[in-house]
Amino acid sequence: MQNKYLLIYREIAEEIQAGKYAAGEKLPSEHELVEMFETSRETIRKALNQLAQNGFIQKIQGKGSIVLDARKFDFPVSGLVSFRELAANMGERHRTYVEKLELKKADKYIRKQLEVSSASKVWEVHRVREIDGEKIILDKDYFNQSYINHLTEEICEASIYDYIENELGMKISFAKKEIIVVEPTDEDRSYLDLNGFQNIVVVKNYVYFDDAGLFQYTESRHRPDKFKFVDFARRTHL
Amino acid sequence: MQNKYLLIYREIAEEIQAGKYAAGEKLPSEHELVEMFETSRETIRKALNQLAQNGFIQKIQGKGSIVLDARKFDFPVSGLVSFRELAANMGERHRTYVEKLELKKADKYIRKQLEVSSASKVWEVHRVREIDGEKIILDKDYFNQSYINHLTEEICEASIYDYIENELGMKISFAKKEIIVVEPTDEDRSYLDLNGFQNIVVVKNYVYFDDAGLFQYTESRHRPDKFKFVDFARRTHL
DNA sequence: CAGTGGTCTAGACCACCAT
DNA sequence: TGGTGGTCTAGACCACTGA
Repeated sequence: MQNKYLLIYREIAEEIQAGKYAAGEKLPSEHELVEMFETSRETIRKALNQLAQNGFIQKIQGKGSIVLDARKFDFPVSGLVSFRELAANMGERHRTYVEKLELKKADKYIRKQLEVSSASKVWEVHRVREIDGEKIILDKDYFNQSYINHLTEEICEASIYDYIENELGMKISFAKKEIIVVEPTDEDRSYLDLNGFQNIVVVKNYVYFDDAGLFQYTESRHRPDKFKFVDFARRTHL
Repeated sequence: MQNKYLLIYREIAEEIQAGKYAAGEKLPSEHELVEMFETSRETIRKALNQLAQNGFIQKIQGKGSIVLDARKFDFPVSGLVSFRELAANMGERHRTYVEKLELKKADKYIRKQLEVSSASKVWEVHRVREIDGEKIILDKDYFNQSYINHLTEEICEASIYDYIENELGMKISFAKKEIIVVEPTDEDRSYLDLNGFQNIVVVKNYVYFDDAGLFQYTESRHRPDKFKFVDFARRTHL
């Protein structure tokens, strides 16, 4: 019903999270896992590499696979999940206000960001995120219409990513992120409860599909005191 | 002299950067590459997966491997490279001042960050980074002495990472990064040219070795107008 | 349909670590 | 030295794409 190596990955990942292996302990050797799962060694290695990639274990040649402290790295895998989804996980004290939802011709700046011609249309969505009664994030999303044909206020209030991946069945492949700090614009001041803060943290996000097409450009504008970005990077020795 | 798949990776990566394959074009198929490099398909696939991981190509089942626009992603691979090294690449207009270099017992906060006992000693290094005549970054590094025994002002002025990886021969394996925005401390004000800025961007960095040991904790404190963070994340569909 | 990439196998040899 | 993970091979079958 599924890929064997992903099943093995998930099984071991769950066991680690359930505490079956303590941090610092070693997993069974690859040879032992081959026998336990009745599969080939390359398949076991694929599963273990995924576990290492996602911070569950550290493989050391000649020693074994050491289990890491998963709690230390308990954040969305790979840093690709947006702050919108992070905020949504902060309990029930959050709300989303859709301030704008238009299908229109893109201006020059957005055309450049999305790499589209002046003839094509884009969806422009502005959403304000409120947490604990304070409006602290302004999300400005721009979607290439050739990918997203239909969009409603209901979809925007929930998760647009859910809609794209589950309803439309398209897979997000990779994203480029850029974080800078700027002075608030009049737009920021009017939408957000800035409480006198002099700076805004801007997260620019370029999201690509599996077919290598750029379909979304997002600017997430955060009040600085509520901003936090966490990243977990594995070094590949080339 | 080296791993075959890394040699193939480097060769293709160089060809892409040299413009032999234009963005949007397809690489030769895996079968063709097997013949070109006289190797097995799994080895070719390892090389191609590295290329995809680092943003050079996008593999699409049934179609082929599409070459991406490398210029769009021309930043340090994996986001693990520190801002110190970034600054060092910004031309010749930068200087580093070592303001502090001590081997001492860690205080409570640092003991917690580095996960060391109260008996062990840590290196504390403060460095101010000047670019275009302005002091804009304060780097506070803490090294676990059990990993780094010796440290001099000369090493700190150059790159500590170079020293660790090339002189000591230890390999950095993975890092956890955290970015937040805070108000400047008196220390920030005294070291940096803040020009009235009300906020400081703090990048906390936890760096681990191949043996899964945490050896360094760093706080990089940036003046907000000169701060920029770029990240490239690939989604793994699990 | 032929061609592409994705998964899986069984086995080999090597590099590294502990004893 | 025996056990570990790292690389490499040759071949098989599957899933997806496009003509």
